Amino acid sequence: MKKQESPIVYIVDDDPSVRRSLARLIRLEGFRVETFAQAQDFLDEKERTDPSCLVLDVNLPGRSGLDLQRELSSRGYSMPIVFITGYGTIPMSVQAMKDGAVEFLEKPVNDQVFLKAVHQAVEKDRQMKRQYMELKEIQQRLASLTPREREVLPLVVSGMLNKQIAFKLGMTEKTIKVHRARIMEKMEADSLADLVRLAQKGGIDFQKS
Amino acid sequence: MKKQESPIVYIVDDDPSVRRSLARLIRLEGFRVETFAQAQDFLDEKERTDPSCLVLDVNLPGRSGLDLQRELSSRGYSMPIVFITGYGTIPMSVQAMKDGAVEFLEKPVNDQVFLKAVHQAVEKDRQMKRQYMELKEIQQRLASLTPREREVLPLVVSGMLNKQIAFKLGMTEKTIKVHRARIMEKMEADSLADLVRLAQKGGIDFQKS
DNA sequence: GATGCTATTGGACTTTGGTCCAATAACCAT
DNA sequence: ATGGTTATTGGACCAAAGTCCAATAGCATC
Repeated sequence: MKKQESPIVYIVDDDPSVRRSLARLIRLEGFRVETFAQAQDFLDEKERTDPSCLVLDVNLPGRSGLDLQRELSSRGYSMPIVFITGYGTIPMSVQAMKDGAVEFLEKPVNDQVFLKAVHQAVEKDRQMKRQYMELKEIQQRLASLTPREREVLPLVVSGMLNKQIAFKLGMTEKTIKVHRARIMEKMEADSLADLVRLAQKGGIDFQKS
Repeated sequence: MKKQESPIVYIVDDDPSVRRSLARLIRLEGFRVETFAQAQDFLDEKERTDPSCLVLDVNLPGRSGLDLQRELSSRGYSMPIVFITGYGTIPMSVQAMKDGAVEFLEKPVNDQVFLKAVHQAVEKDRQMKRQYMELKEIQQRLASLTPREREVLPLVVSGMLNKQIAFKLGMTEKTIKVHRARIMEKMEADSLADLVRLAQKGGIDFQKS
């Protein structure tokens, strides 16, 4: 395990004075800060494993804040966003919130309201990263299954008996037992109940015949 | 089963001409409509089992639209809401969206955009009602369990063996078997996998010792 | 006090699932 | 061709779970 670092807040705003004042405010909260003048600069960075969030100006030169939001989510790379804007409209704010923004604030922002939103966004990111890690772990285990095992798994978690599964697949009950044991081992499930939950989180279908 | 009726759209707006024109628009879409001049009138109605949604003016005399939204959700009675407003602000729209509004539109509303939002809201209500019905059904089954059975259930779905459960509760394995059989019967689960899913949907805890 | 529900346990027996050891065959890659 | 993975099956055996039938005891309600 990596040592627990303080969360990092990314600020994208074309106004240097805004960047400076927000950065100062955030640093006082004990967070790390990185600032960018344009959306593209932010996108060029890689590797963001620490808990983090994005403070984003809606009106940016070139790629707008809303564009960046969509770009990020289309990359399956969603980071909680706190929008700030000088000249926002209701449709803008509605669109931002629909796309999952944590908050949408008008300049000048109230410090307390802003910091509360940042804290909330960071917390949300923590949750999402935790979820994501768990999902990745489960999918990794699923990937270690052989084709046959992947075929048997959904039938097992659907509640079918070994005998029934064997019949459905035209095999012996004995064979199913072996597959089943391997599945339990590879998925690191220590009970059927466990396996059902793991399969569910991993997105395994299990409609009964 | 009740005959499938067309969805019903509730409109709350203090402007009679707005009520009339929106109502006409919605009726042409094949929905039923009920209009109200104030939030309180809407709240006084009961029994809303059909798929439905709420079209709500933010600026109402007396209880505002946002108040009504909060009031509804605090009653655990959430109906998808499409907000419309003549004099809205960004904070208003953000608050509404945070509280789960489907859409927040400024007057005069574009007919197509409005109708799309209404359709979406009705669809969301359908989903939620379906979910809710399923949950109610499961909770009803859970309610039919005796205290002992309710105690045994979480242990069963945690993956513990009858033997282990018996030891933990200071009973015989035999007794657990009986409870377990009754649980399966009352929950209408036809396999352990099924029971695990039912318990999960019903919100049963199952941390392992 | 009789009835009904809940909780508990026993015995006998069957079915199902899991374990250990072992074997065969197909296929792929070095 | 030899070794590794995958898929398949067998036998023996044990452990766990489910299924009958049956019994006792507490507790509340009528």
